[in-house]
Amino acid sequence: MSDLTIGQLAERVGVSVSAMRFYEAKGLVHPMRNEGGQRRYRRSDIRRISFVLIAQQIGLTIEEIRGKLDALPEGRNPTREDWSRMSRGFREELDRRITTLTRLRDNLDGCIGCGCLSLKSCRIYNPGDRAGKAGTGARYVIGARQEWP
Amino acid sequence: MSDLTIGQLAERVGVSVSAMRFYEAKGLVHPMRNEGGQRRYRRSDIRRISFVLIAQQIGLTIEEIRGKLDALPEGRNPTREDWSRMSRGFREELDRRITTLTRLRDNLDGCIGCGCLSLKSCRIYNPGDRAGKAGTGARYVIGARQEWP
DNA sequence: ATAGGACCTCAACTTAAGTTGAGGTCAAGC
DNA sequence: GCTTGACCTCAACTTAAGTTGAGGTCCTAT
Repeated sequence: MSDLTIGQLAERVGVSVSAMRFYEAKGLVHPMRNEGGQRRYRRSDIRRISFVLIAQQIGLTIEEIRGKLDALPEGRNPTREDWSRMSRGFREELDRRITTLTRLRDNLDGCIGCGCLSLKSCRIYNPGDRAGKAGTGARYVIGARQEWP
Repeated sequence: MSDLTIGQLAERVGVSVSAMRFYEAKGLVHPMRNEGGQRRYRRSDIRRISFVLIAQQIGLTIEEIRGKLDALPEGRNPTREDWSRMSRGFREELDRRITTLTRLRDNLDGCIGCGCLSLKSCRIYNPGDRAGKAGTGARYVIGARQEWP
């Protein structure tokens, strides 16, 4: 009634067994081993993996998620408050992403009428993550001063 | 005043030259060649690449974008109406993605108070693309009937 | 005590969307 | 006419997030 095998945990959270091993290799979870060398997970790891999956949906990389999980207390099982604190950050991130998409949609809306994808009124500045990812200064999706062919 | 070199186009739309060659390899654009074998792009390709970049932000893969572009007329330059028709589909896709994220945020909101990430009130059914991607039946991020450790 | 399903490791493969580099050609200004 | 920067091809590399397979061990029900 206490520890879980890798198959039981995988089934429980809805991921593959190989993904569970992968998450361990990435430092997201640290199961014990039994005498035979097989992994044994605590029940609190269900919550831990759930956190990983939610964070992934929100768009965090595994590296970033590991960073957040590393802030959990070492000695004791994480408490309700520990998880709550970490989840709060998600709201902000989600809001950011929703805002970005909404802005993109509205900009696009203003453009659909003319079909130009390029007029002044359709310009989208530094949209989404593209400029950030590239890290090479401001980018723009749609050029200014562009005429029809 | 008519055709563009690869460098001019790349600069104009804000991507790298190597990305432009990559887009050609993927069938997203079909430049002519001059006598010396160098690529020469039409001005309408600025719009074409802009479309690609917007579609990418919305979350389409290059393969999907190629499918959309292949629906453009072969013989003539695409018209305002051609682009407009294709852009309209984006609105729907964006709405879908915004709705998904909003639902995720609201579900998470209901959960932050308790910090559980697992109670009945926090369950998120078949969230985002994960179940669809895996294609292995309904998935759930957070298990039901789960107690504190 | 044994069959077979669940588990183990480790290496290699996958996909998407490009980037990087080597080795060579083209074009434009002086 | 030469130099230099932009361009060419082709192959190999990159990163993220896993999956797949080979070859072997463990555990549990009969």
